[in-house]
Amino acid sequence: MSDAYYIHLTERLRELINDLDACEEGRLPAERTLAEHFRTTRVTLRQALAHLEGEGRIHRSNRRGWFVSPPPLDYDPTRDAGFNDYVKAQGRRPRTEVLLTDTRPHRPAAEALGLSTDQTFFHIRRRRFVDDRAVLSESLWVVPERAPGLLEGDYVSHSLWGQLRGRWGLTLAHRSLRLYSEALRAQEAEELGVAAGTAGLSVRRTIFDARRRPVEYDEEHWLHHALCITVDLENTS
Amino acid sequence: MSDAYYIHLTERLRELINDLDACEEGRLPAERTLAEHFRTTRVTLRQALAHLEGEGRIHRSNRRGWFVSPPPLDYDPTRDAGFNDYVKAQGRRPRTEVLLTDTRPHRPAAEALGLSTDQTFFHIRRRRFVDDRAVLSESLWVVPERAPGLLEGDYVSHSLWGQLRGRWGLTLAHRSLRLYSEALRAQEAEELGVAAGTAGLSVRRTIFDARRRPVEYDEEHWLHHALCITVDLENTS
DNA sequence: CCATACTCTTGGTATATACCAGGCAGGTGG
DNA sequence: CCACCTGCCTGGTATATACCAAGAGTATGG
Repeated sequence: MSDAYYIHLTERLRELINDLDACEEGRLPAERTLAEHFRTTRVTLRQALAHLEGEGRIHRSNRRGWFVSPPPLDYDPTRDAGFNDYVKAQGRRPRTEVLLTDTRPHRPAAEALGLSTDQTFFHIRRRRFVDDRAVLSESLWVVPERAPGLLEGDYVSHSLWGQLRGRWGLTLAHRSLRLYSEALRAQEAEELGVAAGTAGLSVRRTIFDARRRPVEYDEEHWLHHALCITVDLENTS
Repeated sequence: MSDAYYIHLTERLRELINDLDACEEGRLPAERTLAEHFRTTRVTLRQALAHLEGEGRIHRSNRRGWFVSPPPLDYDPTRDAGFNDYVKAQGRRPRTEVLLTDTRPHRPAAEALGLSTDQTFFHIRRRRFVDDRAVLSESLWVVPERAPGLLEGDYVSHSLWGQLRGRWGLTLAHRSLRLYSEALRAQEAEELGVAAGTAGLSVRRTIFDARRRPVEYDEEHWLHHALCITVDLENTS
């Protein structure tokens, strides 16, 4: 079976990671130190580290080191609970940074919502953290007619969907989701503090209200092991 | 920006892949050939190949070579259209292999469905192909009381869910889904003809009927870039 | 004619080594 | 006291090379 040395190495590292996790030490020793300790080269060691990264056990922070990964976040993209709420509900610490807001046309949003390509949107781009680790970069485009004055409101500390319901009485009735494993592109990767090409999960959502009027389109880019998607459905024949 | 040579190399390879795809040539030249052609080493070349693999552009077949990847399959885990139907609907060629059937208890299934751990299930393990490439390894456990005689039926060429509806009049009313990026373990990896640790997507489903009686639990392991998950929801408040 | 054995090709694993570039802390000068 | 600079530490990229193991086709012998 496990003829390859790096498989054995991976198991040894797994033990090390468990130990570190047990004593709440989040960081692994330097690659050179580990390679010397296991009497191998950095190349082979990095192969094992990459393997564990693929399993979601550890992650890297650009030129800072390797860190033990926390358990994934449970996330239901069909519920409109605010990010802050469900992160806190899982005993984790949420944070949100708004990177950009503007008002302009956006072709993919228009196409997804079935609007003309010169339709303008309220656009919000933000970055979200769990326990101070950036795990999500998202952009959302809201149809201004559905939520006039949105960008003047406090759209960060309160749930956006909660506001759409509360302030504008919208029912988010029809939703379309698309999930896809991707490699993070330069911009998202930079925002999440990882190398371009790191594995990610892309979530795109298109939302209409009860009268089938277009409400919102958004694109999320998650660090792929940061979340576990759960969906509960009733009566969808 | 792209100081690293392997980034440049990745772009060159991307062009090559497009060319190959255009002339319907699915296979890339050997690593040694490519390395020589781009005047670099296999190590660096493999780094670029791994990058493209992460993007889902190419995939490898154990010691046979690198191949251009087909576009992902659209898949809606909330619909009970049969695998064969929606693969064909997308102009692809489906195939299913039953690897194993038996009848015995299974703890995870029992727990997910809220049954006692000594509950027995009809268990089917199978492997599914798209255009002769194995993309999915799945195991499903059906509560025998819901579908007596299931294993005697032709559960391969017809949709399983179609049978549950047609032969036993079941409505698959309540479903719970769980999606998670994973590294394929030895067994699934072998069944899919890839190396252990290859990126995969795990889908677990728990299904109850209209009377909230447990019907089925299943675990799917997909090659992660083989599919794009789409979900359409109505009126889920 | 078929099965077996050989051999070539392919990717997979591994060592040894070098230099680059960004994070970060500690020192230094204004 | 603060801003900048310097240098060390880290992971990131790259070369050169070797041998292993499984796939695949070919030659060979019954």
